[in-house]
Amino acid sequence: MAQTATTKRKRRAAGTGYSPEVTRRALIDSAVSLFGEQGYAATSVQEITDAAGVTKGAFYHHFEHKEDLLRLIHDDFVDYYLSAMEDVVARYPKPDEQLAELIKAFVPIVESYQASLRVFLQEQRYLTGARFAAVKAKRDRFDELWQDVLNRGIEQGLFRDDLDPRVVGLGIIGMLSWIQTWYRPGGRYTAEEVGRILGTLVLDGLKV
Amino acid sequence: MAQTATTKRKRRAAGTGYSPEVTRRALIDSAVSLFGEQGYAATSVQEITDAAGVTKGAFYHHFEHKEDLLRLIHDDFVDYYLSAMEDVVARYPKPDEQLAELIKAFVPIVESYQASLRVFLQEQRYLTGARFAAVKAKRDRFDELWQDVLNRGIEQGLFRDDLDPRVVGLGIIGMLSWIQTWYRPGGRYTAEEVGRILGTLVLDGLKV
Amino acid sequence: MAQTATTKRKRRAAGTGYSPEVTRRALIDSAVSLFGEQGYAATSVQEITDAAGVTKGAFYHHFEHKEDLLRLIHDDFVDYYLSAMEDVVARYPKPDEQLAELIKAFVPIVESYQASLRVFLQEQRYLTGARFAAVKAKRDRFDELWQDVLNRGIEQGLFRDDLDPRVVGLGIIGMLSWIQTWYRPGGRYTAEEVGRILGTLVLDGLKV
Amino acid sequence: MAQTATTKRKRRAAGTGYSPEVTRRALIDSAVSLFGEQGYAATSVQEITDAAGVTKGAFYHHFEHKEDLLRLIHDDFVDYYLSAMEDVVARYPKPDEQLAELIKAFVPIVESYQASLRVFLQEQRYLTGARFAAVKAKRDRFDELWQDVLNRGIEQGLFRDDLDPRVVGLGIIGMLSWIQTWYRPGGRYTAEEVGRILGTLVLDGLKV
DNA sequence: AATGAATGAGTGTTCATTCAT
DNA sequence: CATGAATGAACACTCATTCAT
Repeated sequence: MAQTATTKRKRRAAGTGYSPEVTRRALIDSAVSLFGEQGYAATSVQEITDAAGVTKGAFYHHFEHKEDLLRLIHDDFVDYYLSAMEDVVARYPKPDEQLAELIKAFVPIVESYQASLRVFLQEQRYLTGARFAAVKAKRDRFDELWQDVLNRGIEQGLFRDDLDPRVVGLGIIGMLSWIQTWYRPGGRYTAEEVGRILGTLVLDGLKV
Repeated sequence: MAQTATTKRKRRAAGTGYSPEVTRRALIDSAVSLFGEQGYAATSVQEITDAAGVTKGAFYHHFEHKEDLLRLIHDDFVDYYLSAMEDVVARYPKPDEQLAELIKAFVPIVESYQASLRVFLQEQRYLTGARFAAVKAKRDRFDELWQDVLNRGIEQGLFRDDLDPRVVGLGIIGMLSWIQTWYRPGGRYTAEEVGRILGTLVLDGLKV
Repeated sequence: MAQTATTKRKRRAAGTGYSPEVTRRALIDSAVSLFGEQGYAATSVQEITDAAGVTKGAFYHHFEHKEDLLRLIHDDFVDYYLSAMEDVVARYPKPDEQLAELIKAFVPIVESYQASLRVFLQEQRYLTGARFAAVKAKRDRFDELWQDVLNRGIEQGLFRDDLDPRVVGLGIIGMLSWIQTWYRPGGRYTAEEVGRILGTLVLDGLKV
Repeated sequence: MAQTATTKRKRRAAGTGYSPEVTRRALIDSAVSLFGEQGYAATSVQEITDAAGVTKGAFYHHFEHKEDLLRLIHDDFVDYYLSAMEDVVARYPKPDEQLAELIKAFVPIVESYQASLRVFLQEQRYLTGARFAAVKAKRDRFDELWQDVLNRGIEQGLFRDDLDPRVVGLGIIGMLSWIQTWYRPGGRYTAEEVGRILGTLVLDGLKV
């Protein structure tokens, strides 16, 4: 999970021997930001390689299909995000704290991995067949994680039980996913503020 | 706003004389469902005309550019949805009722206009230049509408004032927008149920 | 079956409106001679359209796949050749005459349809799936026709019966197919001469 | 002339130190069968190296160009076949016996070197420039050999003199070359049977 | 109003070949 | 001797759009 090269035209000075890892990373980084900006379907392999300062041949040396790149970006992000969530859950024992912290922890992710997140949220549809299946499983674990927290909160009497936790979970995920459409780093709100507001709204809404 | 032609292959039997309006509608309907399923960038004009049972020439008789169709779909939907919201606001005097009813009213829209809504939410990015500007204005009015309701609620002492209404409004919009990614008509939950759960969550979260 | 345009570069003067049939024919003719000269796999669609004085887009307006062209050429030739053979068989009542005339009739075909014949004989392998199956059936009828003549000759006591007619038939077909590798119109031998020599060889070899 | 590796995927287990000769042979063998199956133009260097269990770099260590491999296969086969023919001619003193034995000797070659023979017969066209010239000379000697036998037979009054030996020779070569298109080892006919039938046909057709 | 032929730029992908290691 | 990264040109095919009819 890295996504730094937002604009990195024309690397590779004459005679320089870069390592394959560098090429690979440059391709992935370029793809992340282009897919994020323009969408997967509207981004050509040519654009990706131009942005990475590499030829199309190099692309197909590293990846078999354009779709493989998409899958990789998805996978990387979901792995990163899942482990970040699991860390939060592990750090706090009580479901209400977990819920509040999970929400708070999300906003900085929007900030740091904006492009990856957009790809993850909006370009999933272009994964086909086996590539889709592979990613689907991980996305499902992601949904479950939220519901587990909500379920435990209900069991422990911390959250009201008249609101189906599945629907509530999907509501929270939607609220958070939407953030990347409007949040601008350095804009009117800080990440903490957004986290506090949405966290309070949900926590108080769930109070018994 | 019409979106009936979910599956309408091969109309126009030999010798039938359809009116231009019918051709136009068929093209729009086909585009709505194809853009909804596959996305704007991944849908070709050919696919649209095939689905409408019409030739490519006919398409360019009715529309100058593929993007015009997208704009039209956006515009139609946003007009429809804005007026639906305004109806709700007009019908209920109190902000808390308005908020609850706006949320409730949304889910049936997801149900009936799934494809249009997806296009509206996900394909906006492909509108460029003047076409984007034209649509942007209407989308902004849409956001304002939510915030007006929230602001009035705070002024009238119905909603707490420690949660910025702009952020809360965007949170609600996100929650609702996300519904189309998981809601299946005839599935586990009815539209009313989803409306009640999310409405309650938000209303109680906002309570003073 | 037409194959006249051996070299026809740059048709289509400015402002001229050619009919689609002309474009189609130009493409087919160009393909026949290029496939004949260089082989199917070594000929690009670009080369075909260049030779036909047409853009690549025009090619794909008329044909869905490069392979479709190959199939069409095969089909056209086999139809033409089968009917030419059947004419010969119909015109002569006796199997020995039929055999002699079938052999004689072949050499002028080599002369007139050299490229088509080469494609037919050497490029069949590039037909895949359904396209192969469609052509295979006709090629089989072609083999049968020879064997029918030989079988009838044996039954009528005109040909010896100690040489399996299937093997003999394939021997004759091989002899004839090979002609296009060495025969040059206007060269050392006339078509009649070649027909007489090979016909005599076979007829006398089959005599009881 | 060796052509054993009909199916030899993934040799070279980890840690094994093969000799360069083995690599070279593996490449040639893979090329023979792939060229035979798919044709030269439709076979990529990648496919050859994959089948040989070797990297592309290794290929270009042993051969300068893909075409060199084709030339080598041609050369190997023609050398092998010429010497086989010369052996037969040396072993039998009389032209009629020579002719019969040359035909008989051909069928087992079809059987054992099917792929090589196909490459030799069908892929010659892809040899260009100097590589073509080098091979052409040997192919011509091959044709001459047949004609020498026929000429001597006519001189000795064993074969009729009203059938041009050049044309007859090419007829025989065609008959034999065609065998590989239909002969299947273990099929309806044995190699001896085919040799006998075609030999008898020709010999009796040439009888004075 | 609508067709169907055509364009020309662009798509994702594969190719034979080179070369630093 | 062999690898694996990289190139650059070419591949079959698709695209949005134009236009004569």
